[in-house]
Amino acid sequence: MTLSEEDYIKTIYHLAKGEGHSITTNAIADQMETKPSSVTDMLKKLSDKNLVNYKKYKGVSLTEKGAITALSIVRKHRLWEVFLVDKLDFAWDEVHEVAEQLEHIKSDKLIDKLDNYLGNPRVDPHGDPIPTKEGAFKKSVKKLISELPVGCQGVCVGVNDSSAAFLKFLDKNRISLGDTLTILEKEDFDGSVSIAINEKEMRISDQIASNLFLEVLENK
Amino acid sequence: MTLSEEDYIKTIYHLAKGEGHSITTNAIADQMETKPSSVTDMLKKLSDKNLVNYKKYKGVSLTEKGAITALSIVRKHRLWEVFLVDKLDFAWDEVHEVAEQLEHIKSDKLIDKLDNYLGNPRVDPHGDPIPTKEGAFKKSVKKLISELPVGCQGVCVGVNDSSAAFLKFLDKNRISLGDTLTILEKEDFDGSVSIAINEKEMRISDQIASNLFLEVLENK
DNA sequence: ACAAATATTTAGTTTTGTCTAAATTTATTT
DNA sequence: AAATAAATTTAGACAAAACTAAATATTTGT
Ligand SMILES: [Mn+2]
Ligand SMILES: [Mn+2]
Ligand SMILES: [Mn+2]
Ligand SMILES: [Mn+2]
Repeated sequence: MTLSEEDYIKTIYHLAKGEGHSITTNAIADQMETKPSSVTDMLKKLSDKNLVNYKKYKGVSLTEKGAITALSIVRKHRLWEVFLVDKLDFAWDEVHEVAEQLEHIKSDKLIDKLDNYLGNPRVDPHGDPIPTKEGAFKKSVKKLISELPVGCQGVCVGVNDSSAAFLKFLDKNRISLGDTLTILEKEDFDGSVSIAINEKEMRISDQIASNLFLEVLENK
Repeated sequence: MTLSEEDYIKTIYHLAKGEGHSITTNAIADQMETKPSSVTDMLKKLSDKNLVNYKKYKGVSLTEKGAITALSIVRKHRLWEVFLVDKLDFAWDEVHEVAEQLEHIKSDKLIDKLDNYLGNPRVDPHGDPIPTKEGAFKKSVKKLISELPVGCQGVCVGVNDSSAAFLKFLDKNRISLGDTLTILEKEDFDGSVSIAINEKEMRISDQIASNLFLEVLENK
């Protein structure tokens, strides 16, 4: 597998949110900041290698083999992120670019030993679960703030958009993973949400609410 | 710089043993297990980028810029080797292939933090010196056993040939970096050398003697 | 149902890095 | 000083991964 093939497989996996449903050519192109025609070329190649199910004009999904591959790359990406934050003292909003490179290093032995060295972590610095070597996954019950009703209380466990801009915003507003958050009110007009966090009340935009994951404790 | 360009620069650096003298096209091709014509193509490109001095048919050497680049790659390679051995518990003869990949990860911040995390080591697991960020180099006074006279005593600090085969041979014969070794006798006929190491005497072939570096303590 | 808009694929190029085969230059013999 | 051998370069081809522009398929709006 080339680096580029791996990035495509991972992107398809993420766009399908781990489920097997069909993804469009343009969605992949948008996500990877490339052209749809380039995506088509690659989908043919991945299909020849039995990594994806691809039917012209009908979208694409991962095969069993493709899903296993995706999980192994995700595993490596997230383990390296833990290494960068826990051992090298990177901030959680600085690790993505480097992990994007490190995830492509080829050595089973390396990743086994790294996993062990880090104490077999179950989640990465963004609260996302780390698949086991066998591809097993702690199915997390997390949901976006925008998807939850008023009254819900939960723990911030992850982000949807992990762009540096968004992560910086969270830092600036003293929102960290592990913080407990309560949804106080929702505004239909603009989708903004009023929340309680760290003993304070604040209002966040729909853009924020639809990019911050909560592990729900109570949901009535 | 592409991964391939980096590997060429590093190979030229190693073939010149850190000195600036001229290297032949075939020597590079042999070392990299590629064809001379491919080397010629790459030398033209590196010359266009001012990384090497190249004159048709006359060999190639690194420019100042090329040497700085080479040292930065060597630095990364050796720091990663220390990480693999010290932190992840790799054996010293298992690290090369992985370090060959890791040396190409692009992030100044990463390598600074890694250096710091490892305690700013001065040598890698093979006893080779690690250049500083500024490209400075503790010029080591090490020499091959084959180059030293009878009576010399020194510490094993490195290998010339770091092939897995050679490293395995050393392990099997209980020769490790850090061991003190004395040269007892040299046989003109076949270049074999009689040595004392770890309270034992043994005879090593010229092939071994010309691939094991000693940091000389006494040289009379 | 049909026209217009949108999504996707195809065709033809480009860049990078490799290769083989042929041509050329340099080195070594006789 | 030729003749031969070895080293090196050139020419032409190919695969991977990207692009632009054009063609085709699908979806949407009326
Ligand atoms: Mn990547
Ligand atoms: Mn992450
Ligand atoms: Mn390398
Ligand atoms: Mn080394």
